[in-house]
Amino acid sequence: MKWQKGEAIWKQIERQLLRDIAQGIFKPGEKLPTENELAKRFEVNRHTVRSAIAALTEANVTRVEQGRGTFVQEALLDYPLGSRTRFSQIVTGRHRLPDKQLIKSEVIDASKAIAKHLDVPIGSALIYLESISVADDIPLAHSISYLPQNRFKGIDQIFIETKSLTESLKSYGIYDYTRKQTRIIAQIPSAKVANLLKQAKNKPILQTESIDVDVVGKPIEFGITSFSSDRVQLLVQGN
Amino acid sequence: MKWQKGEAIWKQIERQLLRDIAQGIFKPGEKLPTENELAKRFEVNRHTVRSAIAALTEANVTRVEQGRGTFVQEALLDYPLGSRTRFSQIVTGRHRLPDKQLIKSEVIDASKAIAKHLDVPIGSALIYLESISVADDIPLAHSISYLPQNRFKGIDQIFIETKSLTESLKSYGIYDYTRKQTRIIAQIPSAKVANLLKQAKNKPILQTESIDVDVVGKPIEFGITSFSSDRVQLLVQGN
DNA sequence: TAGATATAGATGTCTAGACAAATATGTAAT
DNA sequence: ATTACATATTTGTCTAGACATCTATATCTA
Repeated sequence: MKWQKGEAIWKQIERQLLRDIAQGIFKPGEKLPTENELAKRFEVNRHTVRSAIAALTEANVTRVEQGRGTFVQEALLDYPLGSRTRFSQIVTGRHRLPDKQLIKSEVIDASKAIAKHLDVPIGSALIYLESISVADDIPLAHSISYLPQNRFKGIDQIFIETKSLTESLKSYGIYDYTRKQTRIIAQIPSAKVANLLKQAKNKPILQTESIDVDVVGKPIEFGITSFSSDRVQLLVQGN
Repeated sequence: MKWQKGEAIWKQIERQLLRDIAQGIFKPGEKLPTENELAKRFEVNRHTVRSAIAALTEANVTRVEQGRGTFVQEALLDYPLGSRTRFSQIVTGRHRLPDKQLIKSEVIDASKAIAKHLDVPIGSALIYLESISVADDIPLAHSISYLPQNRFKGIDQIFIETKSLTESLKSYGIYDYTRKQTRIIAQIPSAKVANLLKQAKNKPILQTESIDVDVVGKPIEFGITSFSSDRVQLLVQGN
């Protein structure tokens, strides 16, 4: 390798590695050569290679796991945020196998904030659903849903069977619903969520708060979903 | 400084600097001590300090300028993307002095794409307005607007006086208009735009394409706006 | 006074080496 | 076959030093 003057060597190495990845010499999910191997190959110090890899990792092209190696990052799943986005459709459309696993379900009392979102009295009974969305066995999102208990009693059992909120709601006569609003924030995940998403604890998650309403505009679900920022990016579809 | 075991020293330095910035010991825009000074103060190697600063810069807390020093990054201006966002209101609401400078205005023929956006015949006359939005003498955005010439003849002169598209449109009987849609992409700026925005050429800009419509839904403006990603972040206000 | 030039000061890059921490793997014991 | 342990591999952190590059400032020159 001959280095061009006027540009840092680590940048040239970064570009070379990027080329190799783009050309499929290193494929998504595959392991790159070790830092020492690359250093020897490029005839530079290991730290110089590390600079290049740090830049690629910053750009989400690669992913580094201590003790294991550096891997080519799989493409992010685009998650459009429309009024009718459905998890299973998005994932299936990308030719991945969707799955949704219920972690916990219980009945709780509505807090003030959630009661307001769902337009129900404070303290009224709510169904609490906690689940993990998975595509090809890779966890993509952690969701918490609140639904009014008086309207959707027993939905947790149906959810376990259908593994889909959209499907479950059909049992209650709701064949269509839309998303009223979505708030998006970036957060450091709790230890629990990081664990469930199998994501690094120091990397942020994308957290959305959403309210789904039925055809007459009555709220049916308040949801908090945490997306792995390693694997998902959100698309806003116009406003 | 006593270092905690189990956490990298550079991370502890990062947190300490962040605390200092949060407490106003280092204020936005101010220069931090030099790397060597910080290294001496924390009793570590200069490279260790650099790691901390790199992390802060990555998080947009600081900004490094070679040969000058490290500075506390000024807060980004939140730019909400709603159907009725108006530049001057946003900026004034943040207690900054807004200004809009017209760079160029001419009459051009509608290209196919723009004609479609504005719902006018291909080749019909359009007014082309190019301007820079400034707050407190800091350039925030570069805008190109296309308006149908038959409806808004001479708007460029009015724009120069009022320095506001919203105001200018009032002369044409348009007292209200809304944004129909916004597409957002991230791009590397052209040399010209980078220069106008006084932004680094290798840093991306946020580019929006928007269509404004009047109360009856007729398109009145197609606009392409490039925001400096150093100074602006876009907020999506729900969908 | 204006402009060119030298100098000092600041960050950027590269090398070299030593350990630490996490992971993977092979081996021995059960 | 499984577990436990030791060992090797791989990335992470820290130190040390040398230059390069860019910027600001002082100084000299016309």
